[in-house]
Amino acid sequence: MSNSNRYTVIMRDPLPQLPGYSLRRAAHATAAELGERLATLGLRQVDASVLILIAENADVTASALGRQLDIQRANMVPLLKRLDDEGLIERQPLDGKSQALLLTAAGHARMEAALGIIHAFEDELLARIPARHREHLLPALNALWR
Amino acid sequence: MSNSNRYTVIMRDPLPQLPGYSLRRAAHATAAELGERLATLGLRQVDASVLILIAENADVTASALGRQLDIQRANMVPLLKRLDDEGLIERQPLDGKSQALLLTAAGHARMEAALGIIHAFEDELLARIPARHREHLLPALNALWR
DNA sequence: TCCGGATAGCTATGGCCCATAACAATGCTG
DNA sequence: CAGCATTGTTATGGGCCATAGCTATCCGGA
Repeated sequence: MSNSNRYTVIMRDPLPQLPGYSLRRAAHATAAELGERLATLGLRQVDASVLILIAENADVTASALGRQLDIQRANMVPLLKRLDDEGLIERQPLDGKSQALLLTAAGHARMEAALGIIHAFEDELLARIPARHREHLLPALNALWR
Repeated sequence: MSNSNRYTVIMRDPLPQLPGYSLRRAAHATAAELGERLATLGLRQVDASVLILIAENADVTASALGRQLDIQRANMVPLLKRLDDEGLIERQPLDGKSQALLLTAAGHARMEAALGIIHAFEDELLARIPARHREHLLPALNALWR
């Protein structure tokens, strides 16, 4: 990345031997890449996640979405406001305090475009991994947080 | 986490099938855990990384450290200042513009304490992973960013 | 039926991590 | 020696997350 030739020094670095550290670095590197691509749609990664989940679960609540994605209710507010301002989602009152979320036509189109980018990206990620390790990544990762 | 019983609704969620998304979630979850433990030492994760690398490479430069850890020079400044203010590192001029970094005695002790926490944490992480997937995690992750 | 606890949506605020731009001073190389 | 690269630094902003607190509403049990 930010390496010149003259100043690249071999350094003793035990960090990449630590799964936790490699996890951090891998997540950061891949997030940056995917983020760039989604930015061409005017979306952040979390926006895409929300659009996908609304598409799969019409009329979900902001709170339910937050629970599923582990996003605090407080942080859902500006997120949904952004999607609303762009005309990607609509909110309809369910009762006096809850509101149902659903995609607009534009939101559905944007979601499908994001899904295309994401799936292509996931394929590239897997392609980077040596075949014998490839199928183990997802179950190993999911064991760490689900 | 933030789930009640009454309000936990089964939602269609294709996201955990995506390695990139699971990577993100796993990294965030584990980082939060490790962060809590390192906070008992008054350290952030990045602080621990820096201390470990200085210990392994006495007299490294701030710039070289930044290259190794993929941290911008600009962002090394407050980081090193914090470690310096706590008496964990020293800086000695190498020439008119570079400075050598090295651990103080307190820094070495703090680094070893951090290393203990980190290794224990890594062991716990691996223990969560089903045995048949375990050994594949590190090589798969490293293939994604190195 | 009514009341207290739980929930929904929201505002405000701060921390951490990262990125970019710019600058002066210094080192290195042709 | 002149020009380019590097170092350390300041300033600034964005993205993401956490917490605290508020009001209004819903719900379940006495």
